[in-house]
Amino acid sequence: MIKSIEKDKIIVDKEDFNLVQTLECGQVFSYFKENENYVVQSADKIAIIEEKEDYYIINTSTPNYFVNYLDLNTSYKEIKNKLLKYPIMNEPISFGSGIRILKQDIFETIISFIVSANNNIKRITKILNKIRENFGKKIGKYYAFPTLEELKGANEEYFFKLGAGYRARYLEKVLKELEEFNIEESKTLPTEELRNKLISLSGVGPKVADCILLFAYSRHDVFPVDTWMAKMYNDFFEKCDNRTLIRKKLVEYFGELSGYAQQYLFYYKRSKTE
DNA sequence: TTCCAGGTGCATA
DNA sequence: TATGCACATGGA
Repeated sequence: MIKSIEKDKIIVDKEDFNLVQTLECGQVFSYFKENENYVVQSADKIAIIEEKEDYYIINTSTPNYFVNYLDLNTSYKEIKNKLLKYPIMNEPISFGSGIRILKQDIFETIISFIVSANNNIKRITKILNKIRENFGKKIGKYYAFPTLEELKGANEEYFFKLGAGYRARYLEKVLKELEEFNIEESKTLPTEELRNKLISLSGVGPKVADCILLFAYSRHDVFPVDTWMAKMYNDFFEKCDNRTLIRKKLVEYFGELSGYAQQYLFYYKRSKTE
């Protein structure tokens, strides 16, 4: 997997890792293509990733951060092998065989997935980029995602003007709520308790909470059910329009592998219907 | 024009 | 507990 780590770059081969799949499987909005490279941002960290024939060069001043962010020390071969015991996973795993679940910044992920609710990925990215450009500190020619402290000056009117729509009200409220949240301490909570704590935040319901748990807290015993996954459940399992029930059944079915299963399925389902 | 997008919050029964 | 509806916006 990792071929070498230096102070300004990581070389990683393509075994069980495809950058485009990992970025475009819907778990993250903070990346863009620049010339032939991908610029990947997380909080105030930046990596510029070059693709070569058999490997990637991850250029960054914080290599350890991105080893963790890209989950490069986890064996996805093992995860995929376990998932292949489920008949439904066969095609999705071969289709998205290079997906890895990122370990994203918690604050950035909370804000991002509040914006994501009932929204499309293009517009979500646009809104988040404006937040970056207006409140994040400048790093070279790029912008960091603002911290809670830096974003505190933003109110409902500001979020509304940049196109967040009715989510503007949630965003203003959640910034205040997060002052009492204690992100560091939250990392130690068991999944169900943490999930309830997240759901208590403005603009965070069951689905957004599951996304935050999976993409920022690395909790894999959750299964975010959005419109796509609800469709999938109705196509492959049984007819059901109760998302709470769908989630419950899928978590029972996939157990500790739920989060991984969900991501392969989401990428497959969404790509196949485009 | 209508439908839909990685849904949530709130009122009502 | 569960059902139904309003909510901004832009692309198909």
